[in-house]
Amino acid sequence: MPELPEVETIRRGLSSRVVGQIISGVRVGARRILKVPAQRLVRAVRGQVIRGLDRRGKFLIFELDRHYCVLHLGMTGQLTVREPEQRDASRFFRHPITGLERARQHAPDHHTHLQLFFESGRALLFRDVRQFGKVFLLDKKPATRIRFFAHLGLEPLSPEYTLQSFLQKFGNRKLRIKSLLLDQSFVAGVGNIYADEALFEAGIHPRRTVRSLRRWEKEQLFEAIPAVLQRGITWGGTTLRDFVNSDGEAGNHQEELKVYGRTGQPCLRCGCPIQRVVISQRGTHFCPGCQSRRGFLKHRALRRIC
DNA sequence: AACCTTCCCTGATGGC
DNA sequence: TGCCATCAGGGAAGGT
Repeated sequence: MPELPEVETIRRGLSSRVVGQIISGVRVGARRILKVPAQRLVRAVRGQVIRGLDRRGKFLIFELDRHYCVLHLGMTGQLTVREPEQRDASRFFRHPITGLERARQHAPDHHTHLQLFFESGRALLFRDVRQFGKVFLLDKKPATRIRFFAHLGLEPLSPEYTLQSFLQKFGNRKLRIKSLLLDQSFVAGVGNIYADEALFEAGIHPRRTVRSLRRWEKEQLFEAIPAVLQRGITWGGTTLRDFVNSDGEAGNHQEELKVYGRTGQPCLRCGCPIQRVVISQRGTHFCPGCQSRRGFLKHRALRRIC
């Protein structure tokens, strides 16, 4: 489930290897992921040069000469470079214990839904098992780009992410804070894993309503979100099953997770067993000792209450 | 309007 | 061995 840190890891890995490349051909697989007619995509993209690679939230933006090609990796999207002189791994390797999937370089298979071929011989492969990914083609006009991303909220790790703009996004709502974090019009790029991690970092129970949060708790969350995202980038992204970077390698941040996927294991801060509940149809992990339901833990003396 | 639920999709997994 | 139900979840769409 690529979230901001995973998409950013891919962007950084891809950037030097695709920017400047001339697109000589395109091949599409499943049409479901294409949000533009296949013929139009193929015709529009062929012959253009990749001028830049950008990111907004979980979207990757390939800047071409006359278009933006925008990709969303959905749940299982993988974007890897294939070098002509390198040998393909014969198949994906799944570790028997960790379940991690990896391959140094893989040949396209029936889950590879988009291939961009470059004049250099290099290729860019978009593989997406569950087909929740999306491919958009935008005309290269500032207004078009702005309209396309208009529904997205604050970009964390950017200068526009300020406490003032953050606080304005709350309002007097009954919505649960976990649900708000998953809403891309709040802070763009936060998904299920980093939402849980940020709430743990901020000491806020995921079932708390937005309106119940105190000012100081919102400030804690404001700090926690970029902190957990930056940590994810630093460790090369979180690989639970499907995430691989542009080289086909798994990330390392899964080892650093404090609550996500640690149901029943002791909290690393207080020792309480981590609990799992469902909020907004998403598995939600938290520490009942460290994450207050009522905002009582301001002066966290690390009370052992569990 | 605000919030919640359902649905899309595939592969891994567990029960029988 | 095979069959079936269940689960994972980003985000759009439908429902209350």
